Amino acid sequence: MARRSDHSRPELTELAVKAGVELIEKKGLSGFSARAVARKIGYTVGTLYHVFGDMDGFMLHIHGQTLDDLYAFLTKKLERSKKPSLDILAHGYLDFARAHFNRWDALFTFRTTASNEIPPWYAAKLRGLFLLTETALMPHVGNNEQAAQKHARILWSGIHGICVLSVSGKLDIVNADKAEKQIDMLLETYMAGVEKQL
Amino acid sequence: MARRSDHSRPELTELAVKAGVELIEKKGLSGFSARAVARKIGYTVGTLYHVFGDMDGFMLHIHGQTLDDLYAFLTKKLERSKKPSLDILAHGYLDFARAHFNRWDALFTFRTTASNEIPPWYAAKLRGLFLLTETALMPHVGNNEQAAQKHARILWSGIHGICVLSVSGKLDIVNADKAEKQIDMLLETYMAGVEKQL
DNA sequence: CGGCATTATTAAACAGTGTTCAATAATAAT
DNA sequence: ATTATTATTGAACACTGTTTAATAATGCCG
Repeated sequence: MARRSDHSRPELTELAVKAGVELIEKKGLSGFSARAVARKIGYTVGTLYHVFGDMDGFMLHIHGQTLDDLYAFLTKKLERSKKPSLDILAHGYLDFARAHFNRWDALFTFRTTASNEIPPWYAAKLRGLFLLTETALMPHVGNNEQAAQKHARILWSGIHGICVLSVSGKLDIVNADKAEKQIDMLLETYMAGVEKQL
Repeated sequence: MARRSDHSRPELTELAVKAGVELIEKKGLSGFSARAVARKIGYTVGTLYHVFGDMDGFMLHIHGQTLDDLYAFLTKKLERSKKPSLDILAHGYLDFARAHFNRWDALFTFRTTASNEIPPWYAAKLRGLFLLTETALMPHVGNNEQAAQKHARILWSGIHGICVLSVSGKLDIVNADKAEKQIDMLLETYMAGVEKQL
């Protein structure tokens, strides 16, 4: 029996999340299971349930890690580039989706059950990501915060949609442009429309 | 034992697909399983495997039905309205996603395994749906077919993205506009950009 | 029509899943 | 040192997709 003082609860949480992330990253969602994680960290499923409640709660923590990684990935790109922020963000999102496809994909395959609401700490991570786009949009909408929010949401929806359809490769029926070009076109065209409406 | 002549193979296929659709529609993907369908139609799982190969093959047929229903839904709306086709299609897509959420959701939760490629009959259904948008776009791009294809794809990505984020309700963090308004804004802004670029 | 080959259907089994729970080991509190 | 609390376990439950040998039902052919 693992001595309970082998890992503090935060340590155990981190250990499990890390193991889960590795499993998903390497084998996709199908390679991820309570028992697989337990085996990997030398504990039993019961311990995971003790820490996370259920697998949905566990997943939420893994997704939290993914959101953190995405945020770090995007902000780093923003810092190191002189190009317009919107382009960086949009293409960065695509890059991340490609580089961590299984994990990114899991983010949207996941469904919160009615009983398991989204916790505030998770909502905050999402808000932070949205803020990046809103901030990048501000100069294009005369620093109108409300307008920035609206357009950020729509633009991100579009970028996300392009990524879904192209990265999954499943709906690539039409002989379509590469995702990069589609993103450029979306940004160009949409922002041209925004400018025109000012 | 069910007499093999109770249903011809096409009949059996239709029976199973119908049962599967009902299960997903009512209880979501979690209520859908080989055994649940088998029980519903009075056969055994073995028969389902005999007909569909595996559950992915089965799913594909269910999704085929969903695409057919979506197509019928959209074309009917197009016929009965005098409003611009793009608006009808975009809002129709949202309406369908809402009315058949579980089924629509399953469409994208589903992942084709590497071995199980998308069959031509399925690709054709997708192509048909895309064509609706392309046709609607034609008059806005000077009847340039290539341009219509590009913009159709991007626009549908955007519409789809908005539906995903709003219908699932999971990422509704920001106090956002209703999906309808977002769709209108996307269409207005993007098409304004298209016009400007002509 | 009878017998043979084919095909459809079944039941049972396998390995895996999420989840629960009593028992027990390890710690904290008194 | 004894008691109360908490962490961990292992076994169980009811599921899941999938495979397979046996069998029932049919089509074919002489």
